[in-house]
Amino acid sequence: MTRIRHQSLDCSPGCAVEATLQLIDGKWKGVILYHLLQGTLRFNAIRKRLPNITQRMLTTQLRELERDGFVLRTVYPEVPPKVEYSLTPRGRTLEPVILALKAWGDEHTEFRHGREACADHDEILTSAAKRTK
Amino acid sequence: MTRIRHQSLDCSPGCAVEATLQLIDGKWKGVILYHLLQGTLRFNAIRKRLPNITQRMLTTQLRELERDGFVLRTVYPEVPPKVEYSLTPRGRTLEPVILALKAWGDEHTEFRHGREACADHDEILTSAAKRTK
DNA sequence: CTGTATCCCGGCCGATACTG
DNA sequence: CAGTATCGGCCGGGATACAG
Repeated sequence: MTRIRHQSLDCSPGCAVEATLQLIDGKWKGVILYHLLQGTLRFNAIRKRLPNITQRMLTTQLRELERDGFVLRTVYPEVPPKVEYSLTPRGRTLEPVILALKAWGDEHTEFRHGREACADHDEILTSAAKRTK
Repeated sequence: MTRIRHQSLDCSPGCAVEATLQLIDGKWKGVILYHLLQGTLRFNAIRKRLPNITQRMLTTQLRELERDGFVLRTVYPEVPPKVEYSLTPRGRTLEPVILALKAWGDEHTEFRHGREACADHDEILTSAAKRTK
């Protein structure tokens, strides 16, 4: 681990932009935050929404988000284990950023056919046996 | 080159977020776009504003931004060469996104001392001869 | 269910040198 | 001035297996 990488920011007025980007990089954080924006989710609930993420990656990203103070991790001491993830107040401050990203994506990306393909992604993935792709 | 990488998006409602992030990743694109928001800039002018970027990286990133239709590259056939970069109309549509990033960074990041250190970065860099750094 | 531990590959990205 | 070419390290992140 050690997660070093937030170093070497340039320092122009643009550094704020860069700094923000560093916090939501990692290929998955943005999407995770987006889903968390809509409410508390359990580990596997997030996985369902991120068909292509691996366990390892999800754990890693969530740990970083937690470390950065964006996400609250709540462990219920019971078996089977139950862990819930939710946004902290600080995490919620990212809402405008995430929504801006979402809005732009909705407006300007064209995977028209992807639309309906998305609909049943959880069914597809529920049984990972298929691997039709 | 070949710049493949925009594949394997997940496909949930969050895919729009992910798709957008893919376009401004690369560690530098966000900042480049930010500076370009403020007007047309020449190659070295951008470099001045990105103290830590290398020639190679700047070229690469600009090429990708151009390929994605965000940036217009104008070459003036004269010697010494002069190349200007500016945002396309499509590039300008990213303004809300970039500004959201900037706003959050200004609000929530703490490199207090960086403030004034940033102030005169252009003077420092104007004459690259100094190399005071 | 929710992780952690290993292995390891691909490619991002930096350093450096050369060109029109 | 504005690039291109080449080499290489490092680490992001995927696959897989194991654990509480």
